[in-house]
Amino acid sequence: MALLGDTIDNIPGAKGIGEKGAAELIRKYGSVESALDHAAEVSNKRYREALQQQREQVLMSKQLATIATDAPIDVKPQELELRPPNGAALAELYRELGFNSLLKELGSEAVASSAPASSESAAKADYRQCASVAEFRKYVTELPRKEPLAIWLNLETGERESEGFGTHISSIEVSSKAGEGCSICFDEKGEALKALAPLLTDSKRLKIVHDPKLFQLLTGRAANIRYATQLLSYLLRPTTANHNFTDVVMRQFNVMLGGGPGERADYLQRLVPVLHEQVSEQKLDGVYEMIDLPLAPVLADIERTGVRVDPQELGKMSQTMEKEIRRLEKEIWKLAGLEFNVNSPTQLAEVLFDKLNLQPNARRGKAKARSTAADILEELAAQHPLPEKIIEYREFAKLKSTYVDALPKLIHPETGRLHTSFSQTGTATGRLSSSDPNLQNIPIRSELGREIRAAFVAEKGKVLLSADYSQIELRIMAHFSGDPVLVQAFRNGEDIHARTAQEVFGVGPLAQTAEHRRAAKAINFGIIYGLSPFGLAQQLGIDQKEAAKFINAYFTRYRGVKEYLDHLLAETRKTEVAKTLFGRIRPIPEINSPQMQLRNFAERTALNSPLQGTAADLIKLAMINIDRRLAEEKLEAKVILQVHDELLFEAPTKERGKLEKLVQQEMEGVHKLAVPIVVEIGAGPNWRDLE
DNA sequence: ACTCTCACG
DNA sequence: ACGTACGTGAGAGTT
Repeated sequence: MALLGDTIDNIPGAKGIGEKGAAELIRKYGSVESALDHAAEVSNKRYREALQQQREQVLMSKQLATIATDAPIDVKPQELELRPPNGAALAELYRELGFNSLLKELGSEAVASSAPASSESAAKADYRQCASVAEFRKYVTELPRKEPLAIWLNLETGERESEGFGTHISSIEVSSKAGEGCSICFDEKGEALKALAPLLTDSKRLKIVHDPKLFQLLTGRAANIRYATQLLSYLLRPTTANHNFTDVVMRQFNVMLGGGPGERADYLQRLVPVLHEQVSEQKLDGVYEMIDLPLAPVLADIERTGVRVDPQELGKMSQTMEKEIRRLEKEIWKLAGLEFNVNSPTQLAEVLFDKLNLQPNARRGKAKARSTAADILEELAAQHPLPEKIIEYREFAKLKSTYVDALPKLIHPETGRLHTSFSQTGTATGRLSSSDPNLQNIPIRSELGREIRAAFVAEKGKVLLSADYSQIELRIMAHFSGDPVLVQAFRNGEDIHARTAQEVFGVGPLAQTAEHRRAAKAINFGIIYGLSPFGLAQQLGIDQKEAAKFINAYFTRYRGVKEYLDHLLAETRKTEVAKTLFGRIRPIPEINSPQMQLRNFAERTALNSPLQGTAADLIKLAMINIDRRLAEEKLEAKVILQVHDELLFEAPTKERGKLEKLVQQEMEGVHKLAVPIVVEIGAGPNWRDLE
């Protein structure tokens, strides 16, 4: 509720009433708890909100009371001496609490000595180490054909920090039955992998792996990988950061893997029924089978292909930027009256706030009192010429260090191209992420930044083609809410921000100013992010009260959206889970937290996740379909990047027309919504000059 | 290892 | 009175 613009603070004159009213109710019902029980019957939202706040305060004061009590202490100082921990007991506690990282830190000795079921089941396991490739080949060919085959690839532990493209296999483990496992050390010629090859390409034999994308990168396209424990784990717990095999095993079985021959392959077998059961229970089968699993080999191909960047172009930029940075640095030193490290926020804060005594406008929280972030510097710019120079310096410094200088170093020596790594299990919403290097945050918003895009080029005889979804998240909002105004606007192909301006400010397209449209655009962004008066006010540089008025006006015109959001919040409070159109979930237990801050955060998350997550599902589906179509039509064109709502292709110039049609068809037709899905396409020699 | 800042959708 | 727009990854400085 607080999100929708009717918090106590934003209702004129309600602030005092709310608190008093709450106190009154508490007196009437005897305690905060019972007053809250009756709160459901209280029609006035202000009272409900105020009661909730009272409850938080009571909880807090209870905690404080415990700390501040002048209680007798019945321990002797000697007992408080630091002693080495009881490893086994600690391991048990960590396990119980799910502190997996701490458990690992503890080391395997203590863990093993306390291991409950694990020692038992480990004793049952039948592991063997093959001494020769011949023995391995024999073992593998004698495995039962009908059983899914679990395969684990151990990697060479080289200096390369990222696995994937260009890494090598050191040993292979296989298992066709839980409790069994066989391992073979990899020879340099790759004989062991060759022994496995017939099974890999045999589509009748199901495979179990942990990381399917990595598996494809290392082995080529294996057929019929049916179970990928990493993906199953992610679908169940997308908010967990780690889906390493060891961590997944630990979470499921409370077992710390020792790494015996064949143990990992064995545990792949053990994990599958357990994880799959949970996935079915949560109705995640569809997303798994239709989206995440088939996407993995597509991503492997994209990573393997890579993208061409022109290192000489970047080299030239680096030189000119270096000069510019030195020039700005001198200028900054002169304005400051001393030489200091402009990159250091600490030193910069001293210069701005102590030496020059500049005053930020608004009062901010204590933690950020001395922030030197760009929006603060913009405020300070009215008082002194220095802040503006800092902003300029920062832009050059950022672009140079993060892109211009960093990217050429990551060009692969053999392919001459840049190979990013996509994480399919890294985000809470279902989006992908990109790293080493991150190619999903290549600059575009500033003129200088766009120059960097010009260095992303097509090979000779080829073009780059970019296709991006237009307003995809707002369209999904229109679909979910069915709001007649929003739906109609999209069906008519209107300028959506202009339409919002018309609805909220009552000004027709002709009477609109740039300011109207800008504000309307910010409101639409806010809708996607989980609207709050604070956020909108901050974005537009206006009063919170003013922002609250805009929000009220928006919800008056877009009743359907308001009703949908209210309904969604109520539903999420019950289930504590956010869901996408295709059933991907994100647990949000904090939505029922007694802490307002956590709760508000959770509410915004609950509103945003279905939109962001559904958009992610849609583009993933489109990628899978496009990959298939490109193969079917025997086109040479390849996907080389995904940037959340954009796909970048590289294709022979003569394929351009065909590709454009194919891509538009697949992306727009990926799934039928209540409103049209629109894709905008451009092509050209580099990533900057398209269309 | 953490914080701050800033690049993207 | 407080502190927040949603989701990411990386470089530089600080601890």
